[in-house]
Amino acid sequence: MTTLYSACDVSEKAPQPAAAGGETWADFVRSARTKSLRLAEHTIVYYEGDPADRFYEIAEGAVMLFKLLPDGRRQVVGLLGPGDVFGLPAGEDHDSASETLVPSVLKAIERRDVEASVDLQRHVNQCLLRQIAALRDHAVLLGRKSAFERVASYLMRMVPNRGVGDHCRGRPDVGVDEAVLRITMTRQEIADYLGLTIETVSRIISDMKRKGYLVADRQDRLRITDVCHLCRQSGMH
Amino acid sequence: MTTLYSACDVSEKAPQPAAAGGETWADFVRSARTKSLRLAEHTIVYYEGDPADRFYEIAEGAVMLFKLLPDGRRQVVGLLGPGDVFGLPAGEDHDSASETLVPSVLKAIERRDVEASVDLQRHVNQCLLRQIAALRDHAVLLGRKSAFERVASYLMRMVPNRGVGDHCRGRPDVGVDEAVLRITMTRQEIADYLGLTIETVSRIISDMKRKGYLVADRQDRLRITDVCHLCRQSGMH
DNA sequence: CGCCCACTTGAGGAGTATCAAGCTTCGTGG
DNA sequence: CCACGAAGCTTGATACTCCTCAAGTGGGCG
Repeated sequence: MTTLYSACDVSEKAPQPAAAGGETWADFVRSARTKSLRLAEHTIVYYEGDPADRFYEIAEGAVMLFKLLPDGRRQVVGLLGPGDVFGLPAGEDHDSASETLVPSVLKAIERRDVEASVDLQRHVNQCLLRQIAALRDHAVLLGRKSAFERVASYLMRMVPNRGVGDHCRGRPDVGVDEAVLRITMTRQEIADYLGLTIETVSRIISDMKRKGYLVADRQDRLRITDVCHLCRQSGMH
Repeated sequence: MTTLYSACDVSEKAPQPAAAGGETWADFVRSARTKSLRLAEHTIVYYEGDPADRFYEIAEGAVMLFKLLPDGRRQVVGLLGPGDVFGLPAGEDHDSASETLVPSVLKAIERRDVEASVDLQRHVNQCLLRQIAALRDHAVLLGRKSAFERVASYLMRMVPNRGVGDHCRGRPDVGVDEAVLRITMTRQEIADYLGLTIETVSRIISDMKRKGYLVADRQDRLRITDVCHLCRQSGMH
């Protein structure tokens, strides 16, 4: 486990007045009121229970949110990418821990800077709604899908340029429907995301290879030979 | 299945001007810009995929949110009570269905009425953050807890006057720690909430009775003989 | 080159699901 | 008032998925 803000690089700028009416989110995030953090991969941003004085937007990279049970069982409760916002608990303290999956750039944001503006609030609101939708989908996965369906769903989620649920639609008669994806998460992280064990994830991926659904071009590169076919086995269609 | 707005009773009031600055949520919800809906139990408020022109606050009662897989598997993704807000999807259409668990009174709210005011937005924001916290807890339950722990967690959640995670704390040396709770959900609903089958839920409740953790005073009334003890078996402590 | 870590594979078993009866409870109507 | 039926709940027997424990295997890096 890496510690808080190791390998971090805070860019300091001159302070500026508070939000003007109608300021866009993009302007706000680029303004001096947000600090940039450059973090190495597998860096903990905060732990569950830490006081939440500020929150974050991902500028580049990817972040994972997770919770631990007292006996050490872990559940990953969110996978976030550029544009996503995290670190806003309902109460005073963080309700989950967060860790970078790859080298990432985060924007640290003061809560009160956002609370003053309708436009900024609305943007945060929209981010929260997307996360709620993702969490509900994930509840279906964890509560009702088989191990095979979970892994298939996970792989679908990793396919670039496809929103969740967008697979197999909007791509009129492409003969060969291949996709190459880079797996940045370890087997343990995937397992903790899918509510499975590392062995089960490994076995199912091997099984998919044996069946010809997947080809491992390199260590961390998987090629899905028929995206549509795999998607149909994810339990969603 | 009851249909949309069966047994509903819309109270009409005179229209009123849009939100003034600094209007509180309580004022807003009581104002003429929200319509009251009185719904019987087990009434569907909306289905997944329905257009989301307005959202709701629960004034009285309880509502369950759920999603269905194409083959009929169901997962309950939210249990809501008075003060909770629902029916706000990230996109245009509802990402889950909603159904009353008991006779309920809902306030129907136009999205644009809230979007104009910082104070109202902030209130909705806070509601969303609470739901995100609940969804994350639920992901841990679904992904990492045993069937016994899930049922124990569920029963803890139903104990009146105790926030989630509040059990066993803040009640200094109460000798007998009993709690009586009314179970308004059917076994099927509980099972779909916990990601189990109806038989497993039934077996575990029977098991808890056999062990003396529970006593069924009446059909829909369960008495937990030792809340602390059961809580310790929910996987959270 | 060899160690270490992450991943893979195998054997066996625990925990839930499934299928199939029974059992309560409650509402209905004779 | 009680017989009847239906729906929801409980229980049992069995199957199967996934976990646990244990032993390999392979790639990256000093």
